[in-house]
Amino acid sequence: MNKKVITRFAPSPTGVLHIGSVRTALYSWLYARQNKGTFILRIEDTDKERSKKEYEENIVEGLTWLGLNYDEFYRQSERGSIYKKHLEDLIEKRFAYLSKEVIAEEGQRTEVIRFKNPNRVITFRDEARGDISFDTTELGDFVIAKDFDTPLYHFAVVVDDFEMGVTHIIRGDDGISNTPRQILIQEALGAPRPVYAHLPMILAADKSKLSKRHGALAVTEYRDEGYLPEAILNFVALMGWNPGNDQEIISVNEMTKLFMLEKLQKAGAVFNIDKLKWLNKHYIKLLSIERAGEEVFSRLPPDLQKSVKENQSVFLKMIPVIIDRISNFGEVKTLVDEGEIEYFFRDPEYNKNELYGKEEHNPAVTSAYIDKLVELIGSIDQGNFTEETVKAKVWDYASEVGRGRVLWPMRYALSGRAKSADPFTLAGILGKETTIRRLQQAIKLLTA
RNA sequence: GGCCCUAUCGUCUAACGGUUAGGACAUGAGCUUUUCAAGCUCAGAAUCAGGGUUCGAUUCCCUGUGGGGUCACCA
Repeated sequence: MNKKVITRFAPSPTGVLHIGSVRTALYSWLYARQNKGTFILRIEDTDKERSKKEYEENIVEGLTWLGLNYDEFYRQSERGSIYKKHLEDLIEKRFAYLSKEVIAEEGQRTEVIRFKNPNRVITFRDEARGDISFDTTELGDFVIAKDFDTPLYHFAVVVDDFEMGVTHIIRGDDGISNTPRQILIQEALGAPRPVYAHLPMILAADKSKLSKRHGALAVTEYRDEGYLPEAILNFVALMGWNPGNDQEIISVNEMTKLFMLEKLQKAGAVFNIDKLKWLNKHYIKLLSIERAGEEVFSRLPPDLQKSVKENQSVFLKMIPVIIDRISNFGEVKTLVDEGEIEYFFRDPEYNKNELYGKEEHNPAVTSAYIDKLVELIGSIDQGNFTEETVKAKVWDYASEVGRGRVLWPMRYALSGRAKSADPFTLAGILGKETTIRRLQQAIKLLTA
């Protein structure tokens, strides 16, 4: 009973690796890793027309990026002789036969290989749902191969799971109704019955099956949009499974320890992008400044990349401000478009009316405030110029005169924007020289 | 349509007959050192319907309804 656990993820390369497949792969992977077993990636490309090399590459790329490493790799298209052998064997033993066909549609073959259906009721246990029974009579003598070199899905799957020693089949619940016929083939082959666990579907917002039209992106697209693998994995893990408590943030290591087939959800789950974003933000905050900086940098237009290279220290200091404003790195582009990054590197153009703040509207008064700020801030040592020291210098004065009257002009003078980070943070990022220069520019505008 | 699976806040879910039905995302309100963001606090929000079984049903059974899947010489 201590048989080594072997699981597999068996996608057909007729589409990209999307969120739903990722979850199936993750659960199979977790179960194998948890039991020190083997995880197999098997490309089911028996349909030569629809299978595409680029999809296979996308699947491998996605799994690799997520860190779902596999121990063995197979392509069904390379296993023809194995299927052929079993096909011949089945016919020999009268479990299958060559069938002369009546041509009903064009393109049909005159002869195919059919499975001799014993017409039994098949009952199997699903680890997530309990016992499920089917009467296979309605299946008839189904086709298992077009010819000896062209096996069909159901047959190839069963042969492969048998040959590869797969012990646990974890797959989408669209596989439930396929299971009885596969069990029939299995029994004819003399193969042991693996443990089955069927996962509920992942649905689009309107509860329809997640499809390309309904926002089912490839994981590689999520990667390109600036999502982190740990966020994707955390997110999909919790759609259809939970660790048995209120934990929302869960690492792959923890999942590996806690994963249980018995705790699988039975009903479909709607894909909730907001929660993914929330998780991704959480994981972004955990990144080092350097690492986050690389992600941000790669999404900057060339002119800003140039500015960053010329002023690396401003860039690193501004990263936390950026992180507060995004939930994935792709949103850096929006920040750029809205001008929320440029002002860190280039002195802004001011709108004189915006400079006053809400309560004041007198150029002489506001410029006097800023004069005072220049004096206070100017007295800070260059080497001691930080967000905290600027705040310490300015705070009492601002409180005395009215924070809105002083802090708004200060912030606007530094950013040139109605919305931005707070003035102390800005000063700390920009440094003494730039801070003073911008304040003086604002005074110049007011007194002109 | 036949067969199979399924049903707790808007969404993801917890509660293996006894809870004020819990948490998270989202939403709303408030707080915080001006604005924006972030953060913190609080609030509203659910057991599909009808029958049983039981002292007691979200939980077990039946029926209905909704949703999904599957019925290929696709996978």
